[in-house]
Amino acid sequence: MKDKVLIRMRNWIAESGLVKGERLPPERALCETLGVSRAELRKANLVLEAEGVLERHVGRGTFLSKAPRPVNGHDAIERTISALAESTGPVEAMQARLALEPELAKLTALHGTPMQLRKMRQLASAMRAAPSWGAYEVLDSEFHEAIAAASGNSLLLALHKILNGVRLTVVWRRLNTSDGGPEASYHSFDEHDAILNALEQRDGAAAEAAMQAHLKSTLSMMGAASSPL
Amino acid sequence: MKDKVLIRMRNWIAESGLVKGERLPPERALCETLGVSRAELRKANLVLEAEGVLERHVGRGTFLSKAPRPVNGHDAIERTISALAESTGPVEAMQARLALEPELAKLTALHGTPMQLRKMRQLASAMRAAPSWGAYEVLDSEFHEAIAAASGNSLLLALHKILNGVRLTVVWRRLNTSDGGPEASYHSFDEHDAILNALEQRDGAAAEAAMQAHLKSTLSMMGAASSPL
DNA sequence: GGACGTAATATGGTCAACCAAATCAAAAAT
DNA sequence: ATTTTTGATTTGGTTGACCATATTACGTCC
Repeated sequence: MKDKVLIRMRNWIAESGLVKGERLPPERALCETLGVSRAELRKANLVLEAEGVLERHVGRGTFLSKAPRPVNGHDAIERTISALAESTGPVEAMQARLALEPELAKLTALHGTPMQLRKMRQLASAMRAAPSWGAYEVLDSEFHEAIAAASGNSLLLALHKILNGVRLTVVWRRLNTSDGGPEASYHSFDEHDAILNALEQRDGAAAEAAMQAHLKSTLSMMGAASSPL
Repeated sequence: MKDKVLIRMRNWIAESGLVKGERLPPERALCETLGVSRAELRKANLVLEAEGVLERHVGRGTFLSKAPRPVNGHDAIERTISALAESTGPVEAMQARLALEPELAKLTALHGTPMQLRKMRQLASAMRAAPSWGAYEVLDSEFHEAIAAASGNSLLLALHKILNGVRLTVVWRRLNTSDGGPEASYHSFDEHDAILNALEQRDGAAAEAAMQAHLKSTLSMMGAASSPL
């Protein structure tokens, strides 16, 4: 893809240890290092030059012109969430959760610490007493994120944060947060408990199945058809 | 000098009266209007595209962007990749793939179009002939992204792009790209074929299993212990 | 040994030819 | 008469060859 080289060039710069004013390797060398054609590298560098990141001089070389902007991971993730929420509907978000969260639950059954499991229990309890749907959704979001956090994989946690953020954004759009919260018989309560029971039993398959059942139940409550198998 | 074409292109756009989403004249016509070479015009348009001002599509033309959001999202994803790659090791990236990519393969068996499957076949073939590990990794990345793209869920595709971007970044750190490429007996080749066979048979469970086997195989090649079940 | 001039080499820049994707028009099939 | 297929054309994308600028190496002179 055409943006791939640009991404890789950004990363190369970030990891190069070069300081402002220092000279990059020649294009002909760097394009081999990156495994791209020189023309593709030049395109990426053209964009970076336009952004003020690089300065390029014929016969002299390419130089880092300014300190690269520090990459703030939290900001980047927030922006990513905002952008994705613009092109994601509630059902699609739900289906994406169905792909990822059972896998997370499976890993959490293996990797979750007692402290992390206790926190999930507290969140599940708090959800039963949620005074509004708004409060419920926040707690639910935290519950699911706590599961992801206990998966033992920071990259999966980050991916889940994005997924969770998109989902929460999409949900907030149509939620009347001043409504009274869920009834005591709300289906998710028992489903959360089933997930937690499996996690506490360290039963990965049961945790995965419980999470699947929970998300499918929620998906069907949304009036969405099940996947046409 | 080199910024003159960019400035002239900006002015041309401002004075064109074109509305968001409208199509610009073809490059070959517009470069004559501006009195510059097509290559020079293309450089200017590359920068404007990176800024989100223009959208360029092969065979269709160049358009004034409807909204800057897509590039904002793209930029945010790039930054997210950069940030996450700083805190992710190769094994962790691999394990995250193991959580997500079999699920994607399962969905792709259901949703993938014949054209998308053909593209994967082409990529798998190209990988067998990769002249270097660097080229192989790029093709492999594209292969796995093609699978994610065929899953039918744009949010999962975005998550996979992040995962794939992190993975590629992490891999590049330790890859000697000038090495000769993989041998004909490299294990991933047959594993890719097994995945594709399952996808073409529309067998979701087989696709999921084949992807799991492929990723586990790669993970074990990395010298990592399997998950301690 | 140092200064100067020239040639060779290195580095980024440009371009015409060709490639890849999409659209349109004409021919063939139903 | 309508639909589908095929070929031609249009449009943006890529690449190797060559160009323009800067640096380095070498030879000559003092």
